[in-house]
Amino acid sequence: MGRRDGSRRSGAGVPVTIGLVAATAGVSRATVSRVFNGNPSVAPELAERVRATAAELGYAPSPVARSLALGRTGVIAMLVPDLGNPTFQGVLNGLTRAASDQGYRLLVADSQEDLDEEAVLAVEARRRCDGLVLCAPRMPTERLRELAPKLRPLVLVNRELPDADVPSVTIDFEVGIRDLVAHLRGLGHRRIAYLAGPDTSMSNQIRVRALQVAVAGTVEVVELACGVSFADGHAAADHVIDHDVTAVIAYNDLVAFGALSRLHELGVRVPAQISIVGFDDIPFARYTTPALTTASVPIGDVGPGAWSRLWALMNDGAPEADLRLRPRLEVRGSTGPAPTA
Amino acid sequence: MGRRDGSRRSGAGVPVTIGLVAATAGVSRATVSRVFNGNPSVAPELAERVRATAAELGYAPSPVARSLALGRTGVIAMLVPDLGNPTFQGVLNGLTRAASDQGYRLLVADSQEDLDEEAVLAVEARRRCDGLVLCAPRMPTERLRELAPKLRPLVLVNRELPDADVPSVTIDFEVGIRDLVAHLRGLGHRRIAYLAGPDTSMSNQIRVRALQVAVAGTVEVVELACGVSFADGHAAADHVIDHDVTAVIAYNDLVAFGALSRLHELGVRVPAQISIVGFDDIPFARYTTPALTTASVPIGDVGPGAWSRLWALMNDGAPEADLRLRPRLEVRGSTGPAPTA
DNA sequence: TTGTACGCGTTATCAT
DNA sequence: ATGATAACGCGTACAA
Repeated sequence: MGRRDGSRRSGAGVPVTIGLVAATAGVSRATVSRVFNGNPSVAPELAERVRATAAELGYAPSPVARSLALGRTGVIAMLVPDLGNPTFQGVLNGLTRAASDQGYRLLVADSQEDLDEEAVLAVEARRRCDGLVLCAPRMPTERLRELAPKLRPLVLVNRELPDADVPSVTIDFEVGIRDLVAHLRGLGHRRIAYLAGPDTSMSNQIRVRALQVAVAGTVEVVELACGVSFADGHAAADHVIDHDVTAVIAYNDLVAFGALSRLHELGVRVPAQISIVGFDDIPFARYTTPALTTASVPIGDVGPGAWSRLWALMNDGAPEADLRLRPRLEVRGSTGPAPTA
Repeated sequence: MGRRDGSRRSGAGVPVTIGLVAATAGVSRATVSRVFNGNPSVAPELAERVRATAAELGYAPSPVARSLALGRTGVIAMLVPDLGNPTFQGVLNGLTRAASDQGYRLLVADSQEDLDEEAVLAVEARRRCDGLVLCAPRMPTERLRELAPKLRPLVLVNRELPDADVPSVTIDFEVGIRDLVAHLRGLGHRRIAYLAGPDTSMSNQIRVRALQVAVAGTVEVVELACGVSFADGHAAADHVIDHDVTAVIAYNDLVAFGALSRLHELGVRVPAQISIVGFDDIPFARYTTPALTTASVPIGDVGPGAWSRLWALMNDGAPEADLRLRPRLEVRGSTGPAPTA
């Protein structure tokens, strides 16, 4: 070893290990170990003495050493493509809390949308922990499929891997889009603009496909390149009015906001002249003027759902069924009857 | 050990350890170790053979075992009081990216505002890692001071610990408030409402104190209980108009939005009748109508600043100076001259 | 009930 | 340049 003397850093005193406690208390290391693991086969008074000297010395078991000895770390990892994306805050929050209920901690890794790095990161993160929650929307399916065995116990977020025995938690975008379209069609809209997210984005592709299925020829859809942010929606609104549509489906709430804001500036009345819907139902979607009709995504359920599946995998080993979270149509003020031309 | 046979879980094959690779390749473990650590004192052809069998067996060094042997984990931890708070997304994002540049991963823990748990969590998180970034706004100073030695290498976020040799990264709320007040005073405002955050919140207390200092008797301040969200601001706006003020300083941008929205509903013109300012400069503060004047907080700099200090501590040991991030006054459309009564 | 001794998977020292 | 071996700190069969 590099530090035969047992010192950690210059200036640090002798390391207070289980051995030191044992020696000081005049017992064996096994006894100390038993005390700290609540093993009842230790004489109460002895246990107390051990606890006392341990406290005196400020001893606490080393998680790293325990991990090695036990073969489990008490940590799970989640790999996300972009920590900057607000969506993940809700997921990580839910995951952290759910896991902490069972005494598990969370390691978070960010692939920064780098596909090559992603696979390496996933494997590395997994090896450091007892399980992995993976969100890798861009990774090719075959790549994921060959990677999966190395990552087990593994739970997927926002994508499924059929016939690979990997549980997943997904959002049912199809249902969300379908309800949105049905709502608009019911209001008489027959020509709708879709403000698209990045076309490299998987969730945009899903929305586009779902849109085609949902309209089923009964409604005309004009797809407009846009983006994911307020600014993108703001800019796209100018193009919207060129296309003679009566309603707009935005990639997400932020985009819908941007469009709403721009239309307001342009003097276009919502929903009298144009109806707008978003997707997500972020906290203040209800407070825009007019309040935003949207597909409310139960993002807070993703983390707990993922944890429950990971937990099952790490124990019984019997994988739970996939969880497909359904957005709920939230009708507010930004949608109304199509204007009669 | 509980698993003398070396198996991890039933169904898993023999574990592929450094020993297996060594045996298979017909060399010693030391050699394999050297190869994987890029030690040049290995014959090129031998190294190649080792690499080959390792690849064949699918071997990768165990991070846990390495951590134990090396005395370092390659992981740092950050403890936050509430992962649900959007502020932390920017911090965690910056921290993760900065740390990953040096090959470090991030463990995130959430104390959920639980003061007792917080201390325990901090110590536990720290022991699992090589360093800790701590954000514990509510922890009593004495408690923190006695805890600090156990947490080193330690960096504090959003609070300082004088004379304790613990570097910190903070936001200079005083400067932000001061600039905001100066701006409003310059526009002729003499009676201002402050929409307060939770009074248990440290950052609210700082704002209140800073406000008192900034106005220095030249401006009258009416403090109104409010909160942190859009909804809180929305509700508080009704009280604002009862107090005959010409300007409003909101606890943060979200609150400012809420107030803005409500005032719009009430037919109060901003900034003609009332000016409003926020704090933070969240992404679409520039897109509200009117765009929000605010104190722009460089939240993205917190993570990197914390990492740089932690990194210094983990190496040279020479602590870097505290980083005090100054918000920048961002004048937009929500503020204007005070109406002449 | 307590102690002895080995193993977890790796790195590093020392000898060859 | 390579190998044998002692650590790292802990948990637990097994013996006592």
